[in-house]
Formats: sequence, structure tokens, C-alpha cells
Amino acid sequence: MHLTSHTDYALRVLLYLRLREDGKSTIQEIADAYGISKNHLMKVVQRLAGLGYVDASRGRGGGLLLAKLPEEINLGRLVEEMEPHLDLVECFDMKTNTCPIAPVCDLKGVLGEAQQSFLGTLLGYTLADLGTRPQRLRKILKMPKAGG
Amino acid sequence: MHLTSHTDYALRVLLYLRLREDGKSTIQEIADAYGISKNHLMKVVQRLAGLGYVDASRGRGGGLLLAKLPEEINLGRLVEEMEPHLDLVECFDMKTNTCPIAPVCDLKGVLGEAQQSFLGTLLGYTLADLGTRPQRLRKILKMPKAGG
DNA sequence: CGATAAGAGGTATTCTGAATGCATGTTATG
DNA sequence: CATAACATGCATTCAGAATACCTCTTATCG
Repeated sequence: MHLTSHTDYALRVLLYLRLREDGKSTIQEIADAYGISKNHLMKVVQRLAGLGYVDASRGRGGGLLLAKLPEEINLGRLVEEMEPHLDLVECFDMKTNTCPIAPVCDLKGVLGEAQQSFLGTLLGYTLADLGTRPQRLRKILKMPKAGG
Repeated sequence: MHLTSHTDYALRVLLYLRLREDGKSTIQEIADAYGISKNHLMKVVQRLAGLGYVDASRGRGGGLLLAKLPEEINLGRLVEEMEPHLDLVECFDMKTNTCPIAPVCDLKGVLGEAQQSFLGTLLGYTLADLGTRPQRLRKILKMPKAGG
């Protein structure tokens, strides 16, 4: 039971941008801050841009900005959108299911309800709920000061 | 976001045994009923035996029996025990975490809460809650009649 | 207008872990 | 003692994630 690193990184990028409201951030800068691959992070950012969470500008002086208010970025929706699929077990996908009892099985319903509990909890949070202790976070992330 | 097939199969085995209260079932029989690999299923059954959910007897006339009452088999606990780990994201495992902000990050708490919601929902169910429509299930599974 | 900084996007490779198969051992029973 | 069944370890395959690389486009600055 785990989320992909894409989802993990997406959340980290958004948190970074939220803490750095005062200017653009480059992918390189964020990759360095978290110690992860720039190439990998580019894919994540492209996805976030496509979903309308960030504005990415190219060229010299380009970089990333949040495209929404932190309060408008729901963590549950983000996870739903970033995860490649939410098929907890085989029978969640009718197309590929091989379990013969799937149409009559109660398990699917129970697992589905549990999954909804999971997502439901996340739907109760937005990006604005993260980043308490902003000073410590900015320090750990070696975040440039405003205007830098 | 998905559970391993081990967990999936474990649930299916228990459901099968619950429906077939009247006698022992062999691994081969269950593998055939679901159309899955016997070799694979053996590993799952070993695990279930080790965890005390089933009694497995060897030799001619051997087979599997539930070791507990269906009401005593909690689906949440089972999932916790069958899943190799519950590390939703990297930072859930302090040993291997590389994210520098982990100690100060709110994300971990939020995701942990969501995961608890997931497991909490499953903790509300036992094997006794599954297998409504037993007749249809037994038919689909080609389950031997009592005494067979 | 050209050098450069930055994101876009496709492709290829590596790596991990799950899924599966196979071979042999052990136990019980008829 | 033959056979049916579970036990166990090892090997292999496979899928998908993670990562790297390379080229293209866009924008800005000198």
C-alpha cells in the first residue's frame, strides 16, 4: 500500500511553492532543496502544470508559481489526479478482472468503502493546512529570501 | 495505490473457507475455483496458517479449515498483517527516508490520518460480514456439497 | 540577433518488488 | 510403501516505477 513518488513529489513541490510566495522557483532549485532528480521532477511539474496547479514560464527568468490559492488546492483531489490508478485489488478494474465471484462479492464494496474513507480524509485538507512551522521549513529547504 | 495479490488472495481463501464450513478444502481446490496459481496460493496459505487464521493438515485427507470463527477474523487486522508494509510515501520509513523536511512536515500526519481512516473502516468488518448470497457464491466457485 | 536559461516532451534504461514457477522435503494415511 | 497433501527455498519472469538522457521550444538579456 503506497503512493507513487510522483504523488509524493507533487505534494512537495506545491508545499515548496506555497512557502515561497514571493517569487518564482525553478525546478532545479526545488530538486536541489529536496535532493531529488531534476529530470524526474520535470515530469511531475509538467503534470502539475497540465492539471492547472502551477504556472510554468520558460526562458531566462522563468520558473514556477502556484496557479491557485493554497486554500483552493485540495489534497484529496490532487492524490486522485496524480495516482495512475486507484485499483486497490484486481476486481476494481472490470476490464482486467479475472476473479469469477467479482459480480457477487462483498469484498469489493468493503474495500471501496475503505478507500473512500482514505480519500475522504484527504478531501478535508488543502495546501493551506500544510506548512505550519514555515520558518523551519524554509531554513531546511535553504529557500532564497524574498526578492532573491 | 493498491494491495498486493497476496492480500487479495488471502481474503478470497478465507471467504472460500467460510462458505465451505462443512469440511476441509485443499489448496488445489481453491486455486481451481478462483483460476489462480496453486504455487502462488500455497505461499498465501502458509502465511495464513502462520498467522493463526487457518489450520492446515498434511497428508492424504489433509486440507484447510478456518482456525477461528468468522466473527473473530477482522478484515482490517488481516490487511495490516498481510501487507508487506504500509509505507504510503517515502518518509513513513525513517530508516530509508531521504526527504530533509520529514521531521517538520505536516504531510506525514495528514497522510497517516487518511491511512488510519482506511484501516479503521476495514476494522469495522469481519469475515462474517462477507458471503451474503452464499448460494450464488458456492455455485460460481463450484464448491463441493457438504460431505463431498 | 545570438547566447543562454529555463521548461516541454519523447525515448531509453535501470531497478525494485511482485508474481509466478519449479524442485525437493516433510507429514500423514490408507 | 505409495500417494496425497502441505512446507519451504530458490529461481525466474514480468510490470511498473524511477531515473537518465537528448533534443526541442520559448523567453530574456546583452
